[in-house]
Amino acid sequence: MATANVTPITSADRTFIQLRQDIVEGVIPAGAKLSETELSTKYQVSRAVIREAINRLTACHIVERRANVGARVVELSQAGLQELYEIRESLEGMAARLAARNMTMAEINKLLNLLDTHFETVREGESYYQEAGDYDFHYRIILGSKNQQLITLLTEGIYHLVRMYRVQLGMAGPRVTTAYAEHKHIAQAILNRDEELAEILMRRHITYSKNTIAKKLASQS
Amino acid sequence: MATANVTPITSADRTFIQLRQDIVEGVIPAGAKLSETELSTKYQVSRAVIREAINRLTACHIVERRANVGARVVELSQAGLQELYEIRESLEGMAARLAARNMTMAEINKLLNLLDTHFETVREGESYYQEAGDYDFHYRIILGSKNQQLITLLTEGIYHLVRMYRVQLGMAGPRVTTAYAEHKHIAQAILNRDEELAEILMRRHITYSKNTIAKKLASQS
DNA sequence: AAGGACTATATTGTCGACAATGATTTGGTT
DNA sequence: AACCAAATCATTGTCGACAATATAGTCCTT
Repeated sequence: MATANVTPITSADRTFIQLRQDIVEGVIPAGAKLSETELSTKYQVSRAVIREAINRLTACHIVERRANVGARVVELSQAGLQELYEIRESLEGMAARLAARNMTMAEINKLLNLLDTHFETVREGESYYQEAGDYDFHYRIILGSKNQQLITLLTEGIYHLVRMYRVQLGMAGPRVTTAYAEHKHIAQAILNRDEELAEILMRRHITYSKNTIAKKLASQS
Repeated sequence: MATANVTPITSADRTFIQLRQDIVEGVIPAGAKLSETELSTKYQVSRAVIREAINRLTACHIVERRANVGARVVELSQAGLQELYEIRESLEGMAARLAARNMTMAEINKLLNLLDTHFETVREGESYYQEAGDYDFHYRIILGSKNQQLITLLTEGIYHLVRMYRVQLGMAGPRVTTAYAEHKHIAQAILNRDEELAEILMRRHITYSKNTIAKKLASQS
């Protein structure tokens, strides 16, 4: 059972992941046209593979396709950010509620440990917390919901778009310590199995976070 | 400008829609294997087109695919229904909130008219209300949210799965008049621009509706 | 007879070529 | 010179063939 459950990775899978990363990280800029032939030479795969990758990216709203015309990377806009975060607020709020119901004590303890680790990191002035740390926290709560559809929707769909906004707008700012406090409160609510409060706090937390990014975006445009 | 904005329909689009319908309506039963070659002869298109259609169905969780093995129609289960309705509660709750904020007075009036029409239909004992009427109401509120991403997520993704459960479990039951009353209250909250209440009422409404289907499913299995 | 390895078969994954559609450029007309 | 039409070009959509992988069936070994 050494090689158990290694889900096979097809060429289309790799290309999809690579292409998604290149878009999210801004290597391929927002609004750019995605030429199938061009990409097929660039990534050294056939057009069919590129097409499948593009179709998958279309499904999670990272690119937009028009029949017989082609696909473009989505533009980042104030309106788009607003829409995205309304959905995120809704779904992650529900995730927090379900996490308060379904997470095991072991999982909750690991979540609390994670926050302690982050706290140390924040004290030492590292910026680690910003990117990966925040993601870790939210990721665990999403998984803790135990709702497979919700998990897929968020981790495969929404989150890459969220990351695209954060990366390309160069997230930084004074929200580190306040965000930490919010995380702590949410974790506490989950520990208390208070579904109602967990959802409310998560929704607020995401709203605050949206406002920060929105300001950033406004100042740049 | 006679033929303005007629978005071209490709063969893949048609096949996708047809295949989705056949699955939702139960022509292709839940759990069935989707052989690409078989479907390509059945629908008279090439395998590439079938593949694209299947991939799109995978994106909205109507079929599940495993690399190098194939695609199957999802199974309908108590757990799956639970998960689906948790998401629906979350997203449609948000849709109702946004609808209370963003719907125009004209749209709200049309919504109220729709309910009156439905009321007449219900009084006359027709069962029209069950399927199409309920859909109409929810559909208008979703559109009223004015959140394009949310609209796509619900109308292209979630709703076909919801319909699949409803159709294949043969929805009927005594919920007609109570559902009508709930719809009326939601519409009233939207008219009052009461976002908070609109969301709460919509979430309750969907929870009730879930319980009805869950009972049905339990009694059949 | 049971278990495992190997082979055969069927299905999916990938590819290059052709067809159809949309964009561009060129030429003509007013 | 400006505008419209037709032909050219590039790009996407579709197809059939080939390669790679998983399944199932067979044969051999213990």
